[in-house]
Amino acid sequence: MDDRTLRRYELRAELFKALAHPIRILLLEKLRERPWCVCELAAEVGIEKSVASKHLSQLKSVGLIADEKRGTLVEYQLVAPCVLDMAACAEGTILEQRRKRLGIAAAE
Amino acid sequence: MDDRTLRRYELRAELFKALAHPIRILLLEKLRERPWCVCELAAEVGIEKSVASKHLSQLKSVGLIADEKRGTLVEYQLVAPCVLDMAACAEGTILEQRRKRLGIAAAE
DNA sequence: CAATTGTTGGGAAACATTGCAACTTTAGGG
DNA sequence: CCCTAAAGTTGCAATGTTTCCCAACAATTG
Repeated sequence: MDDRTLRRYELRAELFKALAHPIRILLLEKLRERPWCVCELAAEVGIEKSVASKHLSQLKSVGLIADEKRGTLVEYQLVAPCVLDMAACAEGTILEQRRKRLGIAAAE
Repeated sequence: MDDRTLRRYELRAELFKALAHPIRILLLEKLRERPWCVCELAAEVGIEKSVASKHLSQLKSVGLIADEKRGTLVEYQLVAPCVLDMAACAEGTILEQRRKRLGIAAAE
């Protein structure tokens, strides 16, 4: 196993880690509609703004969203909408597998 | 936020969590080639077989792989190859964003 | 200056990862 | 049949990481 390959898998894992929390997926879905500032998102999702800020910072650190300061606000916007298709695909995959397993279990 | 939507996001997050470790991505890549048993994979990746077993169990629990007993061996096989395209897409996304940010940084 | 918006840090609780040891199951030799 | 070896899984303890809340801080507006 060469180091370059390992590094690539670490990179992929980092992005999946950023997506591995329901709140972060919800935040991304909101950002698909339009840009939002932190306090709007925190209120919408029902969490502390410090928590929202940290989740958004994680998403930003892997390059999925970008921020822009406007006075005292920080507006976040979606940069890589393709990941949301990935998220929908993830749901499809997991549901399909679940159905298959149930089907097999029923058939046995 | 209705509960059903939240549940869907939790489901997606679960699948991403299963993908959020470089060793698990590597295991999936190996399983794309052909079915492998646990001890082969452990040797190939260079980890304890108990660790390999646990990682594989996680991947199985979200329905990405399936197992089949053959004597004393347990052979794992890939069930949802589409997630590997997702993994490659993840890498593409993150690299593209990184390039963009570097480009902007250089231009400023 | 006061109010609003975000970010950052500490501490606690929950969760994830690893290595080791114990255990189960199967195959095969005597 | 009994014993041993090999393959996997599971439990435990140690360590590291995530997540949350709260409080403190920085920055901007009016």
